[in-house]
Amino acid sequence: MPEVLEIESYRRLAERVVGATITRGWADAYAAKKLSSPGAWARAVRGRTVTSTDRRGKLLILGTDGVTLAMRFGMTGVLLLDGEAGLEGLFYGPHQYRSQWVRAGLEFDDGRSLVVHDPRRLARVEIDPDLEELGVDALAISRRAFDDALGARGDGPAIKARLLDQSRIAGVGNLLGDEMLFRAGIDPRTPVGRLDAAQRSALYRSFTQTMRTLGRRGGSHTGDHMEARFPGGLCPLDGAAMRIDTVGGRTTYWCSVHQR
DNA sequence: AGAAAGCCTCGGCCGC
DNA sequence: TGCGGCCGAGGCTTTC
Repeated sequence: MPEVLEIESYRRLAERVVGATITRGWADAYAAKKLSSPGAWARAVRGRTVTSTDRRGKLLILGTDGVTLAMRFGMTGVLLLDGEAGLEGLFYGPHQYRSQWVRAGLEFDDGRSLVVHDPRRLARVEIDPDLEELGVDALAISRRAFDDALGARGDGPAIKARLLDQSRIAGVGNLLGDEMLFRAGIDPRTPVGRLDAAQRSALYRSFTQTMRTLGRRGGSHTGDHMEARFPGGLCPLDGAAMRIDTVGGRTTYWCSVHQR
């Protein structure tokens, strides 16, 4: 659920623990699934001092005086610092806090704690993450990098699928993807290679505009197309019926008239 | 009951 | 025919 805009707000929250030293860390078996063993997180973090924060797409990165720590939040993960959410409230999944949904965390020498709250158990912690697998960050993508990321040999996959491909551009999730295509007036099923020059330009513009505007509004869920995101919804721009189908493996909403 | 704002794996297909 | 890469489908997991 959380997409690049949300993870960026988590990063800003995490920025507050820079300088603090970790006294204890823990992660349950699911959160530690990408690690060599469930106990690896606790062993790796103890005694480390957080020196910086960073982010690549939806991956939150904590630099330390030793290993690099990272967190990903799946569909319902929220970062909490002493119970304070990285966003205004627990917007994702069930909008409430339950201690049994805290899956991993770090405790610091000053008494504070940074935890991952995740009902659906799809969040993960990582140690020395491999950034090679991730494409250019969605919040800092140039027109040139955008064109490179889209690529265009032959038809290629549906543009929506390509936008969601984290190895090309890191950070775009289902809602941001639908919103930028909505704004650009492009059918999400269009093969990348079939986009003409004007469409690629329009998409790059709507990409950056979507990041800026939704970032200012408060997150991925504040897009213009959101109000029509239900069966029977009508396009807020022209009143036409919205279509719903699976594109790029995800439930996709688009306007039957202005997205072509 | 079915879908969900993420990601990983698997298997089929295509082209060299 | 063999192989690698690309791409879509399905699974994970729990909740509402």
